[in-house]
Amino acid sequence: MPSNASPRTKPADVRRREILAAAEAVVREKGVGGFSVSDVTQRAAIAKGSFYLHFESKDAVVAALRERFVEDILSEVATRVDTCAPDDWDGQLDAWVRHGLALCLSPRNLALNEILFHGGGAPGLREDLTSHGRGVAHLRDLIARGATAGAWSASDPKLVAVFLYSALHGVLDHAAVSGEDDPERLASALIRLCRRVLKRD
Amino acid sequence: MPSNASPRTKPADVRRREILAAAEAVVREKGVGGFSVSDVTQRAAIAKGSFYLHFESKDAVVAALRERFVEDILSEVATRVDTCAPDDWDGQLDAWVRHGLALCLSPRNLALNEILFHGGGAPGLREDLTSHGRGVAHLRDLIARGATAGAWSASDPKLVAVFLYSALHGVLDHAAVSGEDDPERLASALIRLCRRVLKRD
Amino acid sequence: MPSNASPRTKPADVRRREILAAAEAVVREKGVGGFSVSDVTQRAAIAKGSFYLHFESKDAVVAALRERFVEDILSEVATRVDTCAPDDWDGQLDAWVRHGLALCLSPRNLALNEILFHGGGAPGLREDLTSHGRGVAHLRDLIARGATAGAWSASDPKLVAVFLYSALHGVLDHAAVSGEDDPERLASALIRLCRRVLKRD
Amino acid sequence: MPSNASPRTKPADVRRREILAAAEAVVREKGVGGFSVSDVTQRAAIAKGSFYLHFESKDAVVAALRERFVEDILSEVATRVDTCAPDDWDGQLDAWVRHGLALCLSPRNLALNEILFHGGGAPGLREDLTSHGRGVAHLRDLIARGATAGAWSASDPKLVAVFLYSALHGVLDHAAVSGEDDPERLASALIRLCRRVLKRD
DNA sequence: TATGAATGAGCTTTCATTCAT
DNA sequence: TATGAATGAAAGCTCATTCAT
Repeated sequence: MPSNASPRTKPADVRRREILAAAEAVVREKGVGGFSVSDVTQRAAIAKGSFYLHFESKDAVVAALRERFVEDILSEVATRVDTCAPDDWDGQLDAWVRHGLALCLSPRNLALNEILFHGGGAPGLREDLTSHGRGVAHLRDLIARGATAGAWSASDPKLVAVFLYSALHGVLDHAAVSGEDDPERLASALIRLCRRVLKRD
Repeated sequence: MPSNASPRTKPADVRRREILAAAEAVVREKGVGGFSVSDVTQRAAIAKGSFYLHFESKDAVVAALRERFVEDILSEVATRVDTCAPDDWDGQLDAWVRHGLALCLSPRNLALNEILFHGGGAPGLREDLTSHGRGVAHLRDLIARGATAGAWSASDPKLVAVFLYSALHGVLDHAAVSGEDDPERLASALIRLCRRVLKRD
Repeated sequence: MPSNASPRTKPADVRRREILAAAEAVVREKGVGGFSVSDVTQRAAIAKGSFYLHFESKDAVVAALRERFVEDILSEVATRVDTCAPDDWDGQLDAWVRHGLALCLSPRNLALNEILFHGGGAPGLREDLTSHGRGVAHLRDLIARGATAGAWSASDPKLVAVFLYSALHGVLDHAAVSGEDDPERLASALIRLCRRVLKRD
Repeated sequence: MPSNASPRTKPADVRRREILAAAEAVVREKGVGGFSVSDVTQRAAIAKGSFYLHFESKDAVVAALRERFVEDILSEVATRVDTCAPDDWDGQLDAWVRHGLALCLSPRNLALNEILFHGGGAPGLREDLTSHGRGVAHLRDLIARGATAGAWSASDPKLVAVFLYSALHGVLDHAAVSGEDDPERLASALIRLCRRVLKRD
């Protein structure tokens, strides 16, 4: 008998991904602090207990969500940055900002910012920082290389990276809430501001 | 029986303030997401029901806390800024950053950053933005005036304000977590970065 | 308006007693290991949350039940024993056994033996022992006094007390299960056995 | 691919014994009320479903454990008793008590007493009694024979057996909890008490 | 203005059992 | 004989909110 209907049992990683997808959907609707495991299992069309076959706890699925979110965006950004010439520093910065912004403002990701920046969950601080940390570290490396190459002025690359990363995300949040209409214009303006911060004296 | 001790009934605004103080203490201990109305009423030495005489809900007291926090810091910052000469734009910016930073990093306020920046509470997003908004607006006005006076370059003062405000807070958060040891040095570095952003071309 | 219906709010100790009574009933039906807090609250006609206003946990109500059970029986037994002449040692032992047995075999208490002797709850061992301990200690004192007075032979009163107390309870359990028909006959037989154990050589 | 390692399928009785052994280990660690089927299957290195191929339910494996425990002890005790001369009644009683006690206090069995005497599991009462019953019956037979032979006084051998069996187990429990240091001394004292109960008038 | 007992929906998590393979 | 993903009822407990006094 060929598999009619959907098989009730699926490979672990498939189920895991489905749960993650369901969790993402639910978080988008109710926020990190406001969703329940029941919401997720209902959406994923599985039994409550099955959730715990794939995630250790409610917190664990949030952590996984965060990780995946950052990972996805960063790897895409990195790809874009790498298409620039290695010594085209402003081009790389431009790519970082423009594509990072575009990705975060995409319909799929827009609402998920809450996950990353408004942690909520009591014990989530460290992880939040970790996720943040990935993005900051990536930007810091770019800045440090550019500064070493003499293209930019940045006596403390880590500080500048935190500064810019936070600035970008703040603007992003603001744009998300106030319904930014022209991402292109916004990106250009931000790139200009970033360049100012890094401009050699 | 003569009424010994303090009278059980107090003016509404006194009680309100007491509850707010209790809430602040509790939030500092347990975080926005981790405190309960019971915690607050116990600390304020009132009955559970009395809480709802002064605040509509748990969320309402958090909102009030946020508002008061921003208000306190901003009014202090405004006072400091106003001691500068009206046309000493860099001095005013310097005062804004330096004293804002100092206030936020003070032992009393450090932990309360969580309230402002890690909303947690499910429906808190709007209020969070509102509180944010006050700080951003204040900074925006300063930038707009300086730009109009020709001291700074800022074609979109609102955007620049969001940008800088977010950057500062991001650095602040990072400093809070990583245990910044030298607030003075940090402030100086930040002021330098802010000036770069605003420097006339 | 005169209190029609029953007042929803009652003095704490009244409610506590009602919950205890409900718990007793439920335990009698389902056993210590098989009852749930929901069972109790349903029976007591209160909300689930109200239970936790009066007892810290499920275990706590079981402990209270145990304590009350032993207390009730022991105080009654002590009263009966005290009606004997202080030097009528066999009379006191007779009273201890006869009335203890009668009380435990009474319809009200019969099923509750399970609470005392088949602890079940994981962390209950110590408390179980404690409750046990009360009965054993009471018997031990009687034996020690009788031995000191030269009426009985008991070189290790504690050991003899544990021995007899366990024996009596074992017989009791057996009687409860096999549906003993003649408590009087049983008591007489047991008293004879106890006297043998204590008889001066 | 040649079948390396042990074959996955084993004779039913071998598997059953392995599961029983695993269950014993787990119960010793977590208690009757605190272990789960998962614990057992993990320990036995089988799948969860396989458990139900060999035991009807969780309760069934506990019952089997009880039965085996009593069986083991009793058969050992019976062996020891049978080494005495058939008319050496006090010797047989001595052997019964001494070896029963020694076996129960042995490191291997000490913790398993919980299974027999602190049922825990909701519907365990009947089975508990059954296991008890085996020991009591064994003792009853010995007593009845001794009484018939005129060596002891026991007008109701069943009652006396329950009495002594319970007494011994009560002392045993007490010893287990209070950390008895000298089993020999304890056994001697208990034998003395048992003899008193049975002594011809 | 103040009380605090009472509520009850809701939470996360566990686990004995089943069944398609 | 063996598997283990899936189930789903049920558990203990929390807590924002209400209301009769």
